[in-house]
Amino acid sequence: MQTYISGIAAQEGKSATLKGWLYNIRSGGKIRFLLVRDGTGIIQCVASQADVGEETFELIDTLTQESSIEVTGTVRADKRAPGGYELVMTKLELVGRAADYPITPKEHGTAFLMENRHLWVRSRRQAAILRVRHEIVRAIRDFFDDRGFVLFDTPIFTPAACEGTSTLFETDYFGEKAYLTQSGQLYAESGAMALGKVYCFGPTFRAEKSKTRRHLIEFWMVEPEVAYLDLDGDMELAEDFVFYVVEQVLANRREELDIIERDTSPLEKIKKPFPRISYTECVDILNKAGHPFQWGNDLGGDEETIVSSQFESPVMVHHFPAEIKAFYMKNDPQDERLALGFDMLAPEGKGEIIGGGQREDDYDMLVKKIQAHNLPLEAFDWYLDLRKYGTVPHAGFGLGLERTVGWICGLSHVRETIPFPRMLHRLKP
RNA sequence: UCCGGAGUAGCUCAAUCGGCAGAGCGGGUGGCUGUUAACCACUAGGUUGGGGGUUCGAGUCCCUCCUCCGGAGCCA
Repeated sequence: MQTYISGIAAQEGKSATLKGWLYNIRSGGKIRFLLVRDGTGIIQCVASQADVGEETFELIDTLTQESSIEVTGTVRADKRAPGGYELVMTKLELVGRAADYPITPKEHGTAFLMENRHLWVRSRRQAAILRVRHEIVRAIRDFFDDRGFVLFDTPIFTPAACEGTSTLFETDYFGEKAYLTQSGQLYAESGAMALGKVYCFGPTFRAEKSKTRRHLIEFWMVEPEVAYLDLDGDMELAEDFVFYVVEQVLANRREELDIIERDTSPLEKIKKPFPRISYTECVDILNKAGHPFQWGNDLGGDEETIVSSQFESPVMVHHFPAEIKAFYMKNDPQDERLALGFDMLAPEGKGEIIGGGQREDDYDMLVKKIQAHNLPLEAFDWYLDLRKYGTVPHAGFGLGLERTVGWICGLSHVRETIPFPRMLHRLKP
């Protein structure tokens, strides 16, 4: 029977068999200390020649880093062991010998580690980050599922741009041009008209030659869309949602945050309601902070950092100038220059994690906007149908998973937040 | 695409003014019964990113190309 290291404390004083890999080894004259990992944790296994016999003892000395092994022994609490428990070995079985594992227990550069990403994920820190990612994904699903949202999967292959601005990956679809999706939102809107409250959660693709710590070519986005919801309701949903995700990670992944050495106090300070400031107020804040900024420009990375650093909770900036926002966003009936959209900026200068808002629900207005953005009307005939057959006010938003993981884990770069990041000039492994 | 930085042993990095290419880790061999990225001794390991040029002599200076890193724009 196999025991997992995560549950080793319950086996104290008893016999256990661990199946894993050799993380590191240290030796004394007739004693060996094997650090064994099994994916759930790391434990020190102690072998003395007297306990395991000469043959096994010699086998231990031939083991290389990351060789796969099965070890049997007695679990014992010992202060000298990292983690507080160790396995006093009686038996060892070599499953697969590893040859010259490239990632040594020493410092490496990120370029080298990215080349070896398929092996880097075995390291303690990377594994912890990926566990937090999983927790965030679970919290996202639970949040929407518990509130009666229906998962509405949207297509990866699309016939045209969702937003004219970004560059798309073009593929050959049996002789026809098709593009990899950059958002499931337009399709999710159709879902909201059918099922009321929906969300889509999948990969999206942006062929922009972005080369910063916040960008990936392929990233995951969750996009809820709700019928009969306005901008205020949308922001409330986003606030409840992000708060829940942070709460769940703090409740369930303390150990991993500890391994990553994340200072959790900024996360613990987050409370509802999140600050809401209009774009126009935002311009004032920037100018008062000594950062000249003109009304009408879009917020860049520096601006986001200045604004978000004024608050402990994520801040929602709303009512942007309509000109700098996408065609599908509804204009403010009080002031046509403004769009009923919002961005949520994460604290600690981590930038935009959510973009969303109320959608244009008037048929004629939408036609005008599509034309104004120089987009082909015929590609959006089905989207316009949603306004033709029982249109309603509706809203939604998109949350970038990797940026959220990066913020919650306190990472400076999104490349460590996904098992195999696709970046400019990196398609392998 | 633009701006800046970097390519030297498997990895992380040194190499003075242009003058014999080195260290730590990792590998190998040996030693040590409580190690904590263990330690000690010995040992193997190089087309200095590619190409061209200057020079008696180039890792070092010049030209060019390639790769990677950081940032900008764009965005979640």
